[in-house]
Amino acid sequence: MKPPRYWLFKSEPSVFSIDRLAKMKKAPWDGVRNYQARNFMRDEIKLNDLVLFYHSSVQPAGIAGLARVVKESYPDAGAQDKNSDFYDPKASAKRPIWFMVDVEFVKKFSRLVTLSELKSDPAFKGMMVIRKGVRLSIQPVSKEHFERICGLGS
DNA sequence: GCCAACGTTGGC
DNA sequence: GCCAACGTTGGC
Repeated sequence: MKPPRYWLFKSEPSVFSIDRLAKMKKAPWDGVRNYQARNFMRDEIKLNDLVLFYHSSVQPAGIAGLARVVKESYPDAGAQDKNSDFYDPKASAKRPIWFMVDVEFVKKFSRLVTLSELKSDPAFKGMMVIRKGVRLSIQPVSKEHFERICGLGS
């Protein structure tokens, strides 16, 4: 088996939070409607990959905990459901367009590792999430950055 | 709530 | 296939 890879998934906690995932234990990561993020989900994200759960659009923003991929990509049903917030009229069973993976709760950090912390620590230089203008909701993370964040969060 | 920076759409 | 207009993201 290939070693697990590392990712950062963004979510607005008012929509979906680490606490919600902790209660649910496992959940589909649905609603991704950006092609670059979709490609990561569909092609790159593999079983047992580890995910930094990032809370965006809150004060302070930051990484709240960890999740693990427990199911590789499959079509995002919401895209084909007129009643879904994520409905896309161009998607169909034949051509689903959008994909999602399932993640399970691993842990909530004992404290939020904030965005400003990441920005002020030279060890995180070059990390996508702190780069200006990068708003991709699914990002690859290096092993080094992943491990350092885990250290800061526990 | 503002707005910069980005992604997508659609007319041509 | 260009690019202006529009919509969205997300930190502040």
